[in-house]
Amino acid sequence: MPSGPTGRPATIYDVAALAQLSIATVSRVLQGTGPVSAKARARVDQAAHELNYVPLRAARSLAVQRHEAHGLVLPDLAGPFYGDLLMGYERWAGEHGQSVVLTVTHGNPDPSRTVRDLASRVDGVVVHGNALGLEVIRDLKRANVPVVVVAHPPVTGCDSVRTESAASAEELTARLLDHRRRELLFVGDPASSYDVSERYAGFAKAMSARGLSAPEPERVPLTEAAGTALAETLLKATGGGGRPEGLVCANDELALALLKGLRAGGVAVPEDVVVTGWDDVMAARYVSPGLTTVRQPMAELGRLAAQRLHERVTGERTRARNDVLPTELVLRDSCGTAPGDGTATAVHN
Amino acid sequence: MPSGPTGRPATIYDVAALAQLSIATVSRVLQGTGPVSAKARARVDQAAHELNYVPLRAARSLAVQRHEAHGLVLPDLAGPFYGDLLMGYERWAGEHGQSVVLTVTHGNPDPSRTVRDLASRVDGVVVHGNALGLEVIRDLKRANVPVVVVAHPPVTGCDSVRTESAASAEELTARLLDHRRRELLFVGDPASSYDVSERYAGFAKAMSARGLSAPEPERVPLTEAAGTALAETLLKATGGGGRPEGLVCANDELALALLKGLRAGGVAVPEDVVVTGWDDVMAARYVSPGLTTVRQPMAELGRLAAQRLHERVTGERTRARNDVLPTELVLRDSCGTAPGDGTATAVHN
DNA sequence: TCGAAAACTGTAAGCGCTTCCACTCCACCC
DNA sequence: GGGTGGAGTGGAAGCGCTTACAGTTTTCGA
Repeated sequence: MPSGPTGRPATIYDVAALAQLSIATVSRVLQGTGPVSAKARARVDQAAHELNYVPLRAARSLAVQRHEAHGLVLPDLAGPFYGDLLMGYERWAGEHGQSVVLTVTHGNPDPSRTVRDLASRVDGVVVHGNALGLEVIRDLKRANVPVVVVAHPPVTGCDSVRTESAASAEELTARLLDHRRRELLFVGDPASSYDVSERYAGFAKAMSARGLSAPEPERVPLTEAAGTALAETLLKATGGGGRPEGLVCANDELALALLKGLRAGGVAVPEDVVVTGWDDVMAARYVSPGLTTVRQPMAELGRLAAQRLHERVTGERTRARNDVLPTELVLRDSCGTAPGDGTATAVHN
Repeated sequence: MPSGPTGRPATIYDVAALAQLSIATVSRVLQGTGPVSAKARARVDQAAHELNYVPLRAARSLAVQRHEAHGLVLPDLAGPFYGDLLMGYERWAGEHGQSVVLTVTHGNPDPSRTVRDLASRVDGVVVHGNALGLEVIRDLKRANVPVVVVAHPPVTGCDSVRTESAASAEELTARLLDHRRRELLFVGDPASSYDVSERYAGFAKAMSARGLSAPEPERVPLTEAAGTALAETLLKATGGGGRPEGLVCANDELALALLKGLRAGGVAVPEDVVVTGWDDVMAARYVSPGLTTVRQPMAELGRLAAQRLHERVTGERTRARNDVLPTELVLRDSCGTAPGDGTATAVHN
């Protein structure tokens, strides 16, 4: 909302008056549409610059029936996770002239109002699976809002973008089993999100492929506090029978807290028990032993979501797409199977 | 942009037609302004619900000359730092009915176009000091856009919000000096941001308060890579003369990389050299020894910025305010001065 | 019972922009 | 020399909403 030095912002009428041309011509010059003489162009540019003029988006949006903006709905912003996603998203959007309007649900039980409001100021919405219930997403679709879901199982009529989970979890688990760890425990509640349920599925699959029955997961929230608490519990268990030989954690927060708690209690990692995480947060490479984990291409995920939404909005594609991005297994010492003493990685599609 | 099941979104005219009332009455009901009969209210609510109607923001913005949205300009989103800021911001904004439009500059050399565009769709802008040059900020002011700067020295006509830096840095440095560490090195380029320059200023002040001359800072970027490289260099220096006894780092990334690099090279921390960071990232409490650092209330910073901007936008305050939020010294073992073996903290205003 | 005030509702004028359409010039070609 | 067509321009109609203002009813006290 720029303006001359005094008072209210300059409008297209001010520019037209100063340039002694009609607003139609001013608009044509500024948008680069339609034929204009060089002289007119020069006069308009001069006047616009002089008045510090920038077209008001709301008026333009109203006229062209387009917002040139994307809505992004995230559950949270804690951890490097969502920040990277957002960054990749914003970057792509910015490069393609789309603004990004952000909404964080924070576990808000009824975000539908907020989301409706959001939808009325953007051309389409990207929703993270953990942010919104399916019914709200359906609501959006019903209202003809283009929707892309992230980290969520495919929804009819929506594009979806997510990272591979099950196969990486299976590979990771198989690796532990191959190194003679049998008693494995999956830590984290599969019901808490689609991603986690997939990770557990991969875990279970690896177990049953060995003829082992997959134990029930330890259904705890994906937080450091939960990890610390669980470490306490495990330490109290009698060393011989009760304690598992390996902990496959649903994220790094859990894994790190467990790692720390167990070691503080005199349990050796990876000798007595192996631990793995998910996400490859910064701390994973600073603890000792280094935490074996799975890296997800979050920025790329964001970038792709932005692109898919834009394709939808512009109508350049109508068939739904469901993309799955490869993850990368990051082997460090906490799993007791890292080759050599360095950090090794393996991409998994 | 909701709609009936078919075609384009419903407008206020559709609602009016269905409710058999004028659009004026519909507007009054939906905005809760002006007197309306209970019967009219019911009919409108019914019709609006039936048509899945939500007012188009662009049209409303145009009519009321207000966007009910804030612009937020950040330099980056890496690290927990900006994510927390954004989270605090979004939360406050959401609770007060303001949407948040985000722009990340990514070191873009000329973000002025993007920022002008942003300004034309919001009521005011919050700018992080590292994101934009002073001239762009002045441009915004000249265009009558309310501006709040974060982590930036006060600008005439703008509100500013930042965290205390100099005094905490001074206290931290003094603490090291009190524990007989004399040869201290400040790591990080004070020219890279206002915050860092303040931290160096505090460092230098503590030195000169002891009659010591403050050494030149080690002007490196605030990255892990720079920390790793510096560790190499320090390891090559002859143990006796060249190596400092303490490293006061401008952020945790630097400190962690140094800590790791030095220990890998056989230097004992904190015995041979003490190390401190800034930001209290998650990894700081997972390395051993734990990293002494300074915690900044990022979410609170965001919250306050949102509030200050809103006060400006609504005109409920016209005098500029410059807020400084207290930081918290987090003592862990890397500085060799932590009381006991736990983690201690001290708030600093 | 009448009149004035209060309660409600509708009409219409914008908000600032884009864009269709009509109109005026000219250059150009038969 | 009189069309013909394209380039350049302006008038004016919206886009969907809010809100003065005016009009219509209802309420209620005297």
